Amino acid sequence: MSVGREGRLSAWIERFAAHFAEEGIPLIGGRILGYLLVCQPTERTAAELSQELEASSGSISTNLKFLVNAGLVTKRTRRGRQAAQYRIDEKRWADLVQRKLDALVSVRELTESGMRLMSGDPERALRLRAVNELYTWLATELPPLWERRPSPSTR
Amino acid sequence: MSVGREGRLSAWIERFAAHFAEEGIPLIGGRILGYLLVCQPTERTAAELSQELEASSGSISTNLKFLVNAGLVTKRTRRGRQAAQYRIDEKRWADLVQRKLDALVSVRELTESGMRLMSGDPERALRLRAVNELYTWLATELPPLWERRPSPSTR
DNA sequence: CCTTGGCTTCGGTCAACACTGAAGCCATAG
DNA sequence: CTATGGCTTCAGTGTTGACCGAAGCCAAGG
Repeated sequence: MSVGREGRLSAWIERFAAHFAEEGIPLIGGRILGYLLVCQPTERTAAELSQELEASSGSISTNLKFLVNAGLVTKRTRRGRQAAQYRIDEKRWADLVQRKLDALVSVRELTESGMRLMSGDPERALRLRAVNELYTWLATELPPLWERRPSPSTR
Repeated sequence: MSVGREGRLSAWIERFAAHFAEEGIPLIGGRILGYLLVCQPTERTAAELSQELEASSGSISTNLKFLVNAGLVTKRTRRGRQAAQYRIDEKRWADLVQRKLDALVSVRELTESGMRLMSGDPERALRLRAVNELYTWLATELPPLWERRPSPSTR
């Protein structure tokens, strides 16, 4: 008994969501992201997501709000009391990655301020200095690298 | 009434711990790291940490075990039933950062396997493809950059 | 004005986890 | 062999946060 394409896709969505759950994105939020990346057609209403992902309407609503707010999902409203359509905004995925890199680099501010507190006692500052140098290197290398990132290929 | 150097340092330790708490390191674990980065002398026993950081012996024990296991802290035992000494191993800090970068890059495996599931339907794969390209770029750029990282300056 | 569909809000439940403090466990010294 | 100091383990507590589902709210249509 083999699992069909859709079955394999939902297993993939589950792995996808699991990964981001480890990074703090709620499981249902991750499922929405994974699903919206591969569904056909590309747009879904909240009710459809609720049914497809077997999640309560409340959870879908909360997580969609979060994802729309993060810019990863776009809400399209239509006239005539029709349900809003949600779709992924894959171009904004870079923002997500950038936030990760920023968080990493931002530790430097901590180590720098720590170094300032220790000025006048270089011996004692040795350990912090080693850590500070690592983050200083990251802070000088990562942002320029990120700027050189190629724009996504069209088609 | 000004706050002394030690007072400012413990405020710094608290900010330090708060940052890493957001990344999933327990608050007390973060305090231990911050404290061991700046304390003088550089080595402390579990009992001393417990007193300095006002944390229970159990919490200190659990977190030290975690940090030693992660390689960030080194345990030094001495003969004669003396308390073990703990000190930071600042050189291992790079491991921590590397794990972060690896986690980021590893998303590529997810997007790649998703792309494979969508082969034969390029139209439908468009959204995932854009995301995949981003992670592919990261996977080709970050590891080499990391290798070029300078070794910490000695003194 | 009332109904209807559809999202959002909110109280409640459940699980996970950090933290505590006391009990347990060793290895050495007496 | 017993006492002692010192870490580790463990059961219990409190908190946090995801999730559910029912109630609420809103806009358009009847």
